[in-house]
Amino acid sequence: MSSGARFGGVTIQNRRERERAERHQLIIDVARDLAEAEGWDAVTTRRLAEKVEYSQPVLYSHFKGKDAIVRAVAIQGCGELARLLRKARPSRGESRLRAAAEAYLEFARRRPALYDAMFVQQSDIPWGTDEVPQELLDAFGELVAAVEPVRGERDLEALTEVFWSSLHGIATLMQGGRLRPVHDETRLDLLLGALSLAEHEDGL
Amino acid sequence: MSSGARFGGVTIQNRRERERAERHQLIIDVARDLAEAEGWDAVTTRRLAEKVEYSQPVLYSHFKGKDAIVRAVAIQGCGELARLLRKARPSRGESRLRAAAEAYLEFARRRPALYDAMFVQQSDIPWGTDEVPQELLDAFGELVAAVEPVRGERDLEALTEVFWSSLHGIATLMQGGRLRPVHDETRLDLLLGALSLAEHEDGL
DNA sequence: CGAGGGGATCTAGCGGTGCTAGCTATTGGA
DNA sequence: TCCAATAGCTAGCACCGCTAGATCCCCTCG
Repeated sequence: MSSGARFGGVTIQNRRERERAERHQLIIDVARDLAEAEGWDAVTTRRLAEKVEYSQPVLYSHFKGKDAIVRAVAIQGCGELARLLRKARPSRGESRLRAAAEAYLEFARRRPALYDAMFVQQSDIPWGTDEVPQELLDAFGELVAAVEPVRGERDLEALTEVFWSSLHGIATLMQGGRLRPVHDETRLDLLLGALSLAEHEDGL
Repeated sequence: MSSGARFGGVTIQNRRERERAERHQLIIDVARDLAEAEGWDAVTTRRLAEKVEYSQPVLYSHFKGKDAIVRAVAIQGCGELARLLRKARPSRGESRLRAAAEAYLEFARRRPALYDAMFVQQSDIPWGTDEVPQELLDAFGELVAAVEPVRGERDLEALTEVFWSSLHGIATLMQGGRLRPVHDETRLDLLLGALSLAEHEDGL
C-alpha cells in the first residue's frame, strides 16, 4: 500500500497487476469463445486452463469458481447488448420499438451461448436494487427508451418488463426449436402491433 | 410372443410387464419429486437409483440415459399443464385469456423444476411436425382456445405463439428474480390489455 | 423333483467433472 | 549474495453419467 505508488505509479507492482488484469480478461474471452463455439457444456475448467496456457488452479486465483467465470462473461455480454441496442436506430418508417426488438432478437440468435449465460442460466447476479451491474442497467435502459414513445398512459417500467419478457420468451423458445419458423415475421408484427397500436381507454 | 397371451392374458409374463411398467413410472415420479425438492442438479443417477431402491444400471434398462428420464418427466408435465389449463375457467367478469394466463403462470411458479424440464432445458423432444407428444399438443391447444376469442383478424397460431412466448418470458425471468415483484399485477394487466383490446385496423 | 438355461440385477470400474491441499521454483528486496 | 514471499504446478478428492461382466434367481423341461 505504501511502497507501491511511488514515482507516479510506474512500479514492478503495477506491471504485475496489469499482467494479472490482462490474464483475467483473457480467461473471460476464452470462456466466451469456447462457449459460443461448442456450448457451455464444453467449457470445463480443464479445457479452459489448457486454452489460456495455465494450470487449473490459476483460474481459481481469479474467480471463486466456474460460476463466477460464467457470470463475468454474462455481465460483459450485457454491456455488448446495451451497445447494440443503443446503436439500433430505426430505418425510415420503422418504429424505434421495432428496431430495438429486431436488434435484441438478432443478438440472441447470433450469440446463443452468451445469451444463455446472461438470461437463462440461473446465476446469483444481484437483480435486486443494490449493486446491479452497470451493464445490466444500461441494457434495460435502452429497452425503456425504446418503449417510451408508445407508452401512452401506461406504467413505463412495467411495460418495458412486458416488452422484455416477450422478446425473451420468443428468443428462448425459438432457440429451443419450439416455435414455428414460418411465423417468425408475423409473430413480431403481432407483438409490436399489440404493444404499440393499442388505443387505450383510460379506465381499468 | 406366441406363449404369452393364452388364457385371456393372465400370465406370469404379463405380471412381469406390469411390474416393470410400475417401476418405470416410479422412476419418473421419484425424479420429478427430487427435482422439485432440491432442483435438477440434485437429480443424479446414483441418488435416483438409491431412492427407487435399485442399482444404477436398472435405470438404464428403462431409459436410454438421464436425459431420457428428464424428458419423460417433462412430457408428463405437459399433460398436467394441459389439464390445469383446461379446467381454468374464467370467474365472473374475467376473460378466458386472463384465466389461462394466470393458470399458466401459477403452474410455472409452483413447479419451477418441472417447468424447467418442459420448456427451459434443451431436450430433443421433437417439436417439429412429426411425433410431437400428445400432451404437448393438448397444452398448446388449450392456449389456442384461450386466445381464439380475442383473435380478431389475426393469425390464430402466430398470435398464440406470441401469447405463449410472453407468458414463458415472464415465467422464466420471474423465476430468475429478474423482474420486480412490484409490477407482477400491472405486468399481466398490460400484457392482456395489449393482446386483447387492440382495435386493429386491417392494413399493414 | 432336480438340472439346466436365460434373464434380471448387481458390483466394480472407466473417463470425465469442479475444486483444492501442499510442494516447487522463481523472483524482488535487504 | 542470500532469503523470504509468492506465483504456479502436480496430484488427488469426491462426485458425475454410464457400462462391462459376474452373479443370482426363477422358470421351464426332462
